[in-house]
Amino acid sequence: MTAHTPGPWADPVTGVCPVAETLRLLGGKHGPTLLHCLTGGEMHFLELSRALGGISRKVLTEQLRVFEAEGLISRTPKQDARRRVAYALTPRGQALGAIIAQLYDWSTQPA
Amino acid sequence: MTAHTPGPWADPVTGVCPVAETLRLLGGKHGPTLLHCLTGGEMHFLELSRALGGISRKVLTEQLRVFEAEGLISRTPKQDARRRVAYALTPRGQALGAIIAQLYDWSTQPA
DNA sequence: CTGTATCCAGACGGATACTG
DNA sequence: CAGTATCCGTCTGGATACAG
Repeated sequence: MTAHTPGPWADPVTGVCPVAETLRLLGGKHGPTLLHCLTGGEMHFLELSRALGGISRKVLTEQLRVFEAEGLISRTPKQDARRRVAYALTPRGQALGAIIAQLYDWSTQPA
Repeated sequence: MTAHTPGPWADPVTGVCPVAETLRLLGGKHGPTLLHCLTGGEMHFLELSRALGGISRKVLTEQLRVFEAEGLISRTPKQDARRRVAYALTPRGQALGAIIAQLYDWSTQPA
């Protein structure tokens, strides 16, 4: 065939590439790092804030809300004196995190 | 340990998360789709332009240049009458594309 | 066909101050 | 500790016209 056969990168209904959509789920500048952070286990708001370096609390909050709405993370307020809130990956979030982790290996391979 | 043990998401030297860096390599709005498109084989500029739907030639050109500089794709001008230019994934680009393809499977799994 | 050159609107994210 | 509310600069990407 002279004409190129397109791969499955466009949804027949929405016309949107699922891969691009998934990448969008990962969020903006800090989304991927945030998700990858939580791969190591649950973390509190301030821990995440510090781990992500120069992220503003506003953006962090927004991203957490989005991930929560997407079912990637869970939010559980601890009832201790410090009123901390723990964030952790859901099974679905972990599955995505596993794929993301492969990007780590890829990035360390020789060109 | 009460304190959370950070995962390998921050480079000890640059302080940058390699995963986030890799995700950045994928480019902006159309980068991932573009890469995924080329998974099916080499394509010409106009083919890509159409496959990506509403992408401007300016942005497409920019993204192609970036990918080329990153060693993810190759640019080979054909010397035919139509002066077309073929773009294809390099081995490194294909390796990345393989990982990206997993995102497709993930996105189709039940929540 | 394959770009390049401007211009511009909107999204994104940082800084800061304030609240429960 | 964990947010929320504003303000505002920057960066991205779209539209359009022009060029090799």
